[in-house]
Amino acid sequence: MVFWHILHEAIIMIPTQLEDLIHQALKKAQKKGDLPKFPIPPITVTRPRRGQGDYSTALPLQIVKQVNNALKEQGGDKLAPIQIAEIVIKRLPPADFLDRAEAAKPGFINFHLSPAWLAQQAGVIAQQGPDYFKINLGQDKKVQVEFVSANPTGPLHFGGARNAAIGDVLARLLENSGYQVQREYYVNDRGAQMDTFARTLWRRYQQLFGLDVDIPPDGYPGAYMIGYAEKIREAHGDSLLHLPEEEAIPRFRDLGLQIVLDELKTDLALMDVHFDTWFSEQSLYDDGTFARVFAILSEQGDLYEKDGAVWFRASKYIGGDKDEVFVRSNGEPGYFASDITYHYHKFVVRGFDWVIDVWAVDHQNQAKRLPPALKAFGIDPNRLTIVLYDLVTLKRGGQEVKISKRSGDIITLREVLEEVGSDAARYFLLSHSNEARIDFDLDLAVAQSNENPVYYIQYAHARSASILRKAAEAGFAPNSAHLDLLTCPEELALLRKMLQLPEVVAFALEKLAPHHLPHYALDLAKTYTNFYGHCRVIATDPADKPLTEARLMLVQAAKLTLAYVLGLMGMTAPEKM
RNA sequence: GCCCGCGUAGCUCAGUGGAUAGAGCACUUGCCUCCGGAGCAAGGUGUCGCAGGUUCGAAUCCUGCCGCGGGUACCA
Repeated sequence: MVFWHILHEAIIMIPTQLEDLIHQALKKAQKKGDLPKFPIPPITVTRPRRGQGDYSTALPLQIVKQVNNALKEQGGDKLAPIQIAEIVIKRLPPADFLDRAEAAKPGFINFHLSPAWLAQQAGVIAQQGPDYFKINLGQDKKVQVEFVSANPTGPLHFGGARNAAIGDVLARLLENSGYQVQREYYVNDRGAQMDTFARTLWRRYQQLFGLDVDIPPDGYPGAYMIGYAEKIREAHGDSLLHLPEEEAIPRFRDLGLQIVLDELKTDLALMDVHFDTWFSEQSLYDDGTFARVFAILSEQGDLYEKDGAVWFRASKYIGGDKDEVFVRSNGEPGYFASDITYHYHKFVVRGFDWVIDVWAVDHQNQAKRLPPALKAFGIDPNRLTIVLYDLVTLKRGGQEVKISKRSGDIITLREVLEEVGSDAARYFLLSHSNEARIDFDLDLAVAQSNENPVYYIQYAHARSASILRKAAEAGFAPNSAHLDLLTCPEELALLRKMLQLPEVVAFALEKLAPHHLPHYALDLAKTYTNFYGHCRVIATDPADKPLTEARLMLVQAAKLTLAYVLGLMGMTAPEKM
């Protein structure tokens, strides 16, 4: 199994393998005296923009100075970058996937994949299925992705959808790259907000029975609160009506919380987002974690009193520019205290190797102050990555629609998903870089037209399914025996594009930037459709059976590739549309 | 004020220090006896916000400026 992983990785991550080949070539050239001795720098192989081979490196340009400095010391003649390129190519060990390497001015090395090898990959992909694309970057490391984590005081509004999409796709990327992933929703179930929520709910409940009471002035005016109260009435009738306030508030807090959490679960399930854990903030105080954190900081002299509050000496740690209130003067721990305690729990109690928090950009200040604070516990701040994304503006026909209205009502995730569908919503939310603001136009997202690439991609998948069905009826089946017949440019272009998927996954993961997936998917669909347009798959002449079978294998491989990338984005891959 | 992000084609957006900066949409022109036309082929657009700097090489890195958004609480 271990061997298989190594072998497998070698097959798919071609740039990595090329980098290794170049490294070998450099060492050999040095040994043979073609090049002087100098420390070999990290080598990067990239995909050139166009027409310059499948992969390329600018290494000769990068090392020319070092090479010539070393030559000068030896009294040798200077080398031009392109000469270095030629030396490296001469010493390059052979590889089955490589057709040739060429030097290009002013000093690039361009690599061309072997067409015969490419054609065979159709069979390998079709046979291995999704495993073909799985890369083992994580080596079973335990990583937590914490996302959404909206306050449990009402339905999830549409702004949360972007968080859900980003977090979920990061989790999917990690899962498919050899990490052990836990998806967590942090439930802010304590503090003043929760109290206000409970008091509002209680009043709404009383109102249902005709009591003349108002919701608190700072309460939650949204109509959904009445819906929650009705649910409580259904379950408990009037039995809670005359509880004394000090009993009613905690009771309604618990009942309301349960209703909201159930609602969040069902709403998030509409976009196929599911959490492994719903972590209670209150539990940090109930199980003694907070007390422990307080004691540790206290012992270290990281806490001090000022103006009746307890402050955390953040300035003591590199990156912490000013001290933070830890326990407020009213005796309540502040948000920062909870946050530190929560992350202490993640790293020290639960032992995650890596934690990714997905936060909206309006939390940027916390994102800055939290990592340095981890050092107080000896936790390497690099084990925490906070992914910040910009906000979503909802529009309809170019006009902005407020997600949160003055009335307290909101545009919910559920409403939008019911209108545009999960696939279209996900695609659109994912297709922008995290740092970009999004204008989400409902009319545009819902339009089943050329303006919406979602359907184009899914259509490519459905069309593959259709071809395979139709071929089966005609008595054809995919077959690897004659893959060498796959030689036309459109076929090879499709194979090249499919081969790129693991590289895209690795890149998206490295940058924690899911938006590369939709762009790749569109590209793949386009390449596939181009193949479809140029290469008739199901032959009309029985003599063409071998080519038909080979192309069916390619179609099957393309279908798997499309399904895999759609799956990474949490989108469906329909057999029919 | 200070901190963070953004500014790329008419519009929406990609772009990893490399070669002639790319997609989709929109627009024009062809193509439906054809495996699914939600399609295909061809056509042309750019002071990469502005000005410097680093580099053999900058949309990309650095500095300053302009514009937009966000942050700068004993709120979360």
